[in-house]
Amino acid sequence: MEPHEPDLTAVPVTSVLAALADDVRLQIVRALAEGGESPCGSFDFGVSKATRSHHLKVLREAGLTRTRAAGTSRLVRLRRDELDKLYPGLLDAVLTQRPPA
Amino acid sequence: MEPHEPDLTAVPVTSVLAALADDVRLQIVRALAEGGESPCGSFDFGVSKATRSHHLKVLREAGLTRTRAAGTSRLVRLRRDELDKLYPGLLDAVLTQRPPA
DNA sequence: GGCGTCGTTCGATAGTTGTCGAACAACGGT
DNA sequence: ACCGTTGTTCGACAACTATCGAACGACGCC
Repeated sequence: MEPHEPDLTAVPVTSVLAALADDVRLQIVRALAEGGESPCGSFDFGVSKATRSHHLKVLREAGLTRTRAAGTSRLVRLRRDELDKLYPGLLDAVLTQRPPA
Repeated sequence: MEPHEPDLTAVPVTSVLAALADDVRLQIVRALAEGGESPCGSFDFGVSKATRSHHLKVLREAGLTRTRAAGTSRLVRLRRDELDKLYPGLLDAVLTQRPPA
């Protein structure tokens, strides 16, 4: 099965933004930025595993993450270097948790 | 009628990102960044005026633009200062036109 | 006052997306 | 070989969104 991890330059900006424009996915990205490479199962944000898998797929296909198999789990990591290079400031602007109100 | 121009800090990041995650709206934002305050009618990107009005509303309600009446037209402008302050790097990262391929 | 321009709003529609449970697949341990 | 764990995939369904034409409203001008 192809991992579908596209070249970031081939992904339209709108797709990158759309991938980030979801609360669950943004939490995943934040967790990845803080905790580094993590297994899929570590992202427990109140959605079913089917939904979580869906969101991880969106992130992967938008070029935001890479996934590799590791035994029984799959490790996900942020493609931070590439993102910072192609869209300097994007992640920083989005990652900093805003005050709730 | 209230113009619905929210305080940027009250708009969830996901809404800001969602507003930018559309090709037509991104073109509008780019045009605004380049040309400054412009009338609605100047954004002719192959959609009907109804659709254009819809996109401008999305941008306005996401806190990205401000609109003011001026005679028979309405002038739209980017809230760049506020955006750059709250999300430094966001606009810059998104505004720079990528090479098509 | 009447007309044309500019823009918004309404209702409809087609497409996309987030969500779930259930079924399936892969792997490690016992 | 069997299980339990971990993820993915498959419908299905509800909610949202982009799009349009048509109707409407506001303004300036003749």
